[in-house]
Amino acid sequence: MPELPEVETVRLGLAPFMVGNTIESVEQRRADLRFPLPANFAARLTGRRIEAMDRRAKYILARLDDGEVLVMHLGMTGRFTVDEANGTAVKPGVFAHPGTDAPRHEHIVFHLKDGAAIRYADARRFGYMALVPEAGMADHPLFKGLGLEPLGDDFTPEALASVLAGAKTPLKAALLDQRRIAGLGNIYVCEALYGARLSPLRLAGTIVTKAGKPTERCTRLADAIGRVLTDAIAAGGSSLRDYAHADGSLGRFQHSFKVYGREGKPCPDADCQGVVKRIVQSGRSTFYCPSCQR
DNA sequence: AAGAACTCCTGTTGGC
DNA sequence: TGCCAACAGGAGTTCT
Repeated sequence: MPELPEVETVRLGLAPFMVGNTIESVEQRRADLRFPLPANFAARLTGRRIEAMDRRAKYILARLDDGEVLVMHLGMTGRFTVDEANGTAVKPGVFAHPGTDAPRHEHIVFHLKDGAAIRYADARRFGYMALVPEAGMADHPLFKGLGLEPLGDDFTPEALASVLAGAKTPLKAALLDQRRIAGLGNIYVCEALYGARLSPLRLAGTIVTKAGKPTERCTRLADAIGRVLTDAIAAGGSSLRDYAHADGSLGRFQHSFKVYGREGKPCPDADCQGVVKRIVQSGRSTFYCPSCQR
């Protein structure tokens, strides 16, 4: 569900409530999400002050005062909501955890010292949380192989060229590969490729010179990636089915999609007579305009 | 060893 | 209306 712009929006929504606050207690309603939760999860968080909230790729990072980092990934359907009054914001009739009035898919609640509650719900449970020592975080398995941070200062056409050089996989698959560039997902890959007018089927290595330098296409792609992510964050991300901000409001960027979910619609480029097409690449839908994306 | 397929899980949607 | 297959903002694991 959430790609970089949605994760960043969630981070921005959570930070004012969490930074500087202390975790008073943790309700953990199951032992695992996608993976087992850390041993003694609740106990290790209790009493910890949150020093900062950061993001790396699609991970939200809560830096704790004991040198550990609470790492949170939303998977496809993970959702945080802030409950300022710490009441039970439960819709009637939707219960799951026996003996409680907790919503069916609400798995973890962080109760903060000032009375707010941070609630994590995740229907498909593809999300996960981990506790990682800040010192060795770069070498941790979750982060070691992560690729370029597309909004980082070091994300340049040259850097993009370096991670695409020699790749014989289609651009679509290469850009979804978090080991090359970390943070894009299905929507923003489609939108960035449209922005750069590059075909998702084009082999990734073909936009890099033999010397490993960026071609003009590669420069266009780097620009398009930065632009679409920045614009999407400014719009509060994209809300399709599950995603909402921490305060419950919705993103707006879905109204700006050029190709995603627009199969059969005319290409938005006034100079192009093409029609948006949907194909399947490595099991995922790809939307693009075959006439102007080459 | 790169690249594609399969897998986890639940909810929603669209076609017959 | 009802049933069921297809599909969904992800990504680790397993195959070829």
